[in-house]
Amino acid sequence: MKFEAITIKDIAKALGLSTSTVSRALRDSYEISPETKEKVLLYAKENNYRPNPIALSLKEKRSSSIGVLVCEIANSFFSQAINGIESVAQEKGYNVIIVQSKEDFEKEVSSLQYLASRSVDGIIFSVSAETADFSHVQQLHNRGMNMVSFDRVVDFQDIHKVSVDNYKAAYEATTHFIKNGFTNIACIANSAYLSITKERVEGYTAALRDHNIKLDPNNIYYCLHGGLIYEEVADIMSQAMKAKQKPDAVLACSDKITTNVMRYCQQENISIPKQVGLVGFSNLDLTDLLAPSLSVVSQPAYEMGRIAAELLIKQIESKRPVKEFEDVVLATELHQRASSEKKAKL
Amino acid sequence: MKFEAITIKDIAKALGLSTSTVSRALRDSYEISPETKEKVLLYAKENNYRPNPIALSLKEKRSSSIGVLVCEIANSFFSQAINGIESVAQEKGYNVIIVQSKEDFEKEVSSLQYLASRSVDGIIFSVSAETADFSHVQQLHNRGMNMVSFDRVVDFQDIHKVSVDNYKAAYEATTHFIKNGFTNIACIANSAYLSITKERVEGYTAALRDHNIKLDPNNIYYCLHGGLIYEEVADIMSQAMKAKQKPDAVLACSDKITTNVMRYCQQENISIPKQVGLVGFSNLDLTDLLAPSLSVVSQPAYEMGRIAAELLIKQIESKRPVKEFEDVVLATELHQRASSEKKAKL
DNA sequence: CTATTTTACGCAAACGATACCGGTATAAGT
DNA sequence: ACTTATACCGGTATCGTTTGCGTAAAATAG
Repeated sequence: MKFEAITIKDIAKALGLSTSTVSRALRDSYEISPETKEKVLLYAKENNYRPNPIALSLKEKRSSSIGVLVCEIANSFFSQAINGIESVAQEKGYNVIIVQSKEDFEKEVSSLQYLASRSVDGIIFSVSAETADFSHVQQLHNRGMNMVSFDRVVDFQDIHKVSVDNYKAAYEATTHFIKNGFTNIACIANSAYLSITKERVEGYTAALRDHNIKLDPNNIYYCLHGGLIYEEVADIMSQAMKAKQKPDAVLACSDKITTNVMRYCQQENISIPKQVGLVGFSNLDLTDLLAPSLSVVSQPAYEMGRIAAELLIKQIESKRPVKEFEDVVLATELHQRASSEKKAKL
Repeated sequence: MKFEAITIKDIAKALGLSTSTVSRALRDSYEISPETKEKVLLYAKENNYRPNPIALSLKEKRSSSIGVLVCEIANSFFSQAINGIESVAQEKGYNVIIVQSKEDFEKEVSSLQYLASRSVDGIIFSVSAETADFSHVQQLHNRGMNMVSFDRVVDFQDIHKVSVDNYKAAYEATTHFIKNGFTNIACIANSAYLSITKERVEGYTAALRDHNIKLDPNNIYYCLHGGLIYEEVADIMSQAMKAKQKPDAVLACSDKITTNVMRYCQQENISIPKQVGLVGFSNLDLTDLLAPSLSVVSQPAYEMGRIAAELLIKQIESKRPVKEFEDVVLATELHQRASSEKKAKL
């Protein structure tokens, strides 16, 4: 079954005019007499005429839609970011097509291909945890696709980027641990390929160094699948808790890792923060209601989405090729709660 | 800036063929010689040719895309449902355009208009909390748009519906309360307009009746905005807690209401389940980690999304108008946890 | 009253892909 | 030698909309 809408031809036929006259009347052209305009406008309104966006897209070579690639929609950070993107898109008359990579490189490549072949006018993307090589992105970008790299940014320069200060975020979280008496802090990071991972691990490392705590390389763990799978995190935790120098705190570097660490501790009866302190990156809005209430680093996801969408649309609507690329870096917020409370001094 | 893709004309020009020959070669028509085919296919591959879906859409009068209208993406139930929809859409070669109503009737109407004008082949929708009148949906449906009503279903018959057994869900949750010794159970429901609200309130009422507990109509509260705003829930809770017959339990009938009730209780130092027991509808995957661990009614959101998408695509691809409409009703799950634990017998 | 301008509209091409309707060339059959 | 078949390919309309160009009729100028 098909949904048949009224076209300009139908109006033309009904009123005994040509399609060009109708088109011009609808666009309020000066070459059309007021009476004709009125007739056309009335008929169009009565019959609920809407210009066919597909025909327009074909002609204008633009679709008024933007693609968004994220690893997963069902993730508080990304769903909030999408909210931000959507709000700007709506304002500017674009629609949003969302695709998910599920942290899978192959799916990311095909999803981007898909978006490009769907003639989106631009793409906002956050790469998957498996993505080590950005050539597929670079190629698309070189071929003229408008793109904004977002959250997990790419390593090349000539592209708009929107992210947070991950270094500082991890530095502050780690420092917070140290100030609260934790000394053997493990860092469970996302995939080692990701920009955010590198920056967060660097921030963590720097904080230890600046407080004269020797870094134990074995205390840094990576999740190739971004913690999407529970077992990935559980394995790391059980390995960590078996180590000679058991960590007394964990810095969890992604939403999923954070909740999976909590789940693991609950299942293994590991008390937070008594046995291990926990600070996690998370954008959930009920981390304060968890047991224990969770110390988190939260990101301005909605704002990031808005900025990314604004940059992209500006680029799309720019007359000449954009040569100056922005690298927007926003601040995170550290919420100190029970899960990282001060250790009793020994 | 525009992203210019290679077209069939470019190939034709480059190889000295006509567009029709190229088109047929690409579609592996028998009328084209193997050598020509090979030449065309090679050139197409080398130059990364993709058929322009917009041109195809214009010709075929279909866009291979489906629209999804939900009240909010950043909601565990809906994001899981979207996951389900997306997985089916991907399999069948459709893309998904998501729009949000934010529980606002006006935004719902304009969003549906928008989807229709974007020439989607079909729409899966869940109405907003403010929607009392379905005529906008009915109109679109009558005009031939393929539609599946989902979760919060409409009240007319000739349309596919996918929902859960809300009556039973509320009945079981209420019975669970009663068996655990709660006697004065408040029900904080979504907007009174919604199908899910009516069904859940009926289930709640029936459970009370069947256990010989007199229903106090003042114990039923409605959230016109679906609990999206914290104050809406907080006001209801403070009103309830001031009542002569303070409730000893709360059945929270939506994701947002549930978390907002918890937040209220935390802020007002109301102990759960000592002072009030709580069972909430929720699809969050960490309700077991909350303080206290939360008893929830969870819905098979992913499965609902898959079924809705399958029904819709089947309808889209059906040769003749569909006359038989399905009304799929799935079961919910009640997870009994600490927030509704047995009251000490008096 | 003729010449020129203005008004108000129609025609047709274009966007990319498809498919019907042809056409030509070679080969086979009578 | 003529028809017929077959293989292979091109021309063109079509989808809905916009837009440059052309032009009749009406209005204005001279």
